[in-house]
Amino acid sequence: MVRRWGRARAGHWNIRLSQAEDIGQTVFRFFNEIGIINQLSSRQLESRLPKGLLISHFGVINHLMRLGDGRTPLQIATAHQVPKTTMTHTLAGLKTAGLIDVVPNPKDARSKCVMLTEAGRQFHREAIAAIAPDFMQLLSEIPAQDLADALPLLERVRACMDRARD
Amino acid sequence: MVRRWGRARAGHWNIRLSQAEDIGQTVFRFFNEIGIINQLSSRQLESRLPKGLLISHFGVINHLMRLGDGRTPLQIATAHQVPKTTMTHTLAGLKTAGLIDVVPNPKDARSKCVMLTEAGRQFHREAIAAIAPDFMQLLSEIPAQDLADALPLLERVRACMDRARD
DNA sequence: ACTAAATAATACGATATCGAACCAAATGGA
DNA sequence: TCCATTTGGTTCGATATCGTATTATTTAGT
Repeated sequence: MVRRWGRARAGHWNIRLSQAEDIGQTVFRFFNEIGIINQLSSRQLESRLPKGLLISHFGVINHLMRLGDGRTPLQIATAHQVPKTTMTHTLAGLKTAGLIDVVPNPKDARSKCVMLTEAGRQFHREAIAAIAPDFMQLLSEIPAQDLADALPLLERVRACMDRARD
Repeated sequence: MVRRWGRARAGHWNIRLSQAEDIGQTVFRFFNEIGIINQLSSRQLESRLPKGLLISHFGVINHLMRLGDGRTPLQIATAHQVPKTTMTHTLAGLKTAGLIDVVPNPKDARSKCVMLTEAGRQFHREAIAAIAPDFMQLLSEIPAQDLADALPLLERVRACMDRARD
């Protein structure tokens, strides 16, 4: 597909250009794989959730469980890189499902604090348990160490893009 | 958060349990990073596309450019891991945008073939050019080799989940 | 203190995504 | 051949996501 080292009129420019093409291919494939893995894992996880609850809902609950509740809607939206209007909608769904409570923010009357209910924590425990077999299946083919080895790079990429977000 | 090597009544079970917790954390963080990177890159790319065109549209055009056009809607939907109804909708958008033609499949009267128009190829070239600066920005902080090194693992994970999709 | 700009959240309308039901063509036994 | 099943695609209704505009509160400049 990409002619790597063009021989006719081969000069240093040919070499540089084909290297650039290779590099472009690499970056492209990297994000392509990321996208497909994300799609696959999202659908897989979603299939384990109770009817009516989506990845977006699980993502918020998981966020609050990991980092502690009491966060504001905007903080959660920023962490998930979604518009705040989307988060308003997602939180409304979680509220009617009884998984969170939304209370006034004592520090700022414009703002809110999102609190987990006991049902929310229960939901998280059950969701984790529901996907554990899938994790085990994956780990039986790919050692956890390999995933752990990849984490630093992923975090670097994430941090870099986060910074570039202006 | 996770007490790693509990000292009171520390036996092999303590060790095994905490290892299991660590492993769970690792898998979890892995997919979490994947999700966030995907979200960031999707939004970044989308912001470079002409108004009205989304990642889903670019994904289809890119797929046809990379693997050749003439694919059926179902093939494309499967490759992208989206329901076929979603693909019907996406293709309709691309058709009204003039980026593809959808013609009858000579091999199967139920099916269609999706063909790129010249405008579609043009769109792809321009989109690639539009995101190139972002790639360069990333590469200035993270060497392409590091991304290339991560690709084999990502492909293994993808292949593994693809297989588990039943 | 007063006003302008910035910020947190929501309302609203447009579009995307998805699952269920549907139709038409192909397949594969009897 | 005939009919049940499977398969490719669309239609339709429900919900998710997103951008724009709006309201309420805070912050900053004077």
